[in-house]
Amino acid sequence: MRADRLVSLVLLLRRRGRMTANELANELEVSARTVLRDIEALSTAGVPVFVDRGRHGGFSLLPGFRTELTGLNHHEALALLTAGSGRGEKAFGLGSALASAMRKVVDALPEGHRATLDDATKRFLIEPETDLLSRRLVTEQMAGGVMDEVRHAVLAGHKVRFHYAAPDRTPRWRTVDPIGLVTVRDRTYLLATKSGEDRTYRLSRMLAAEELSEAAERPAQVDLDRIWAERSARFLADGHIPALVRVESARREELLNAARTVRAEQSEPDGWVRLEVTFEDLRHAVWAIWQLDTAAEALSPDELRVALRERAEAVAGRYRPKPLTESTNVSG
DNA sequence: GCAGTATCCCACGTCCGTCC
DNA sequence: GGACGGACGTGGGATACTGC
Repeated sequence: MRADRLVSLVLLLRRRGRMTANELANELEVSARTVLRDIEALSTAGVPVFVDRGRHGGFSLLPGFRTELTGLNHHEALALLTAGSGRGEKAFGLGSALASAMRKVVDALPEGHRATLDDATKRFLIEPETDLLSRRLVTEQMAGGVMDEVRHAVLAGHKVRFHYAAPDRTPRWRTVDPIGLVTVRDRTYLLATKSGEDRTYRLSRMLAAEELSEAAERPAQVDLDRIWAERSARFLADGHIPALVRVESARREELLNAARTVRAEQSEPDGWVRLEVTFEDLRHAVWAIWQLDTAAEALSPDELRVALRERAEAVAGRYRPKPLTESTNVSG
């Protein structure tokens, strides 16, 4: 507790310059006497705290004194800050602790980098609440250098050009205005605009990429979380068929591999798993569940259950025992 | 001289390790 | 497990210092 307060005390003095013991006591929620003891401890430890007595007096640090709390370089600090900019801020009940830690990281950075970091962290989003594609953990391979080029373009606010292989299409070059990067379950997406229209690209589908020197068109205020949520909603509403499926836990992965998206998952006491998924279309959904035989059951929609039943009846009809005839009744 | 500030001294509460 | 003592953190009051 005390060590944490000492760090906070130094940061307060750094940020505000001169402060009286009472002001520090109010900020740190301790008595002025405790603040004075802390000041003494800092002085003993070699922190250059100076006191000006009398009216308009107070404590201050030696001008130019910096806290070497982390030794982080710019990229390391950016990684920490972007990690904290996502859901981590709300997770585990550590929101205030994380915010405090992030302030310390920012404070420990060189002056020149500090000013750009706040803007930079708004260009990255990690594990947003809205999961666009799935809850599947799929580690994707990425062409060498693609991530570095795209990330740098996003940070610098430059246009980026890349060779993109969309599904079922011939790869071609595209030039876009980056907005930000989003990572979801080991997949990374580039949110961008192209000729003013919203575009989302998966980095694993980029065969090559290069940052251009031309400045990108980017709104001054960007809420990456909101943009991601909107685009996700549009994607999910784009003609896919949602389904509620029960599957044996041992066959879960097979269903996940066949589904287009997974929106919810819940374990059941009997060892089965209830999944809320989407498929490309009804035909695809029937095929995916049919592969799992009796290890899966479609609970909804009704049209999917009807389609599966009709298919089962058709197969059963095909294999219904044939009446015995002379030709089939062969005996020795 | 007065107001605002830091400094000194003392007492209290809590925590933790040791001993029986 | 309980008693004891030391270390540590904290707060209050008196006092000294400084600038207006």
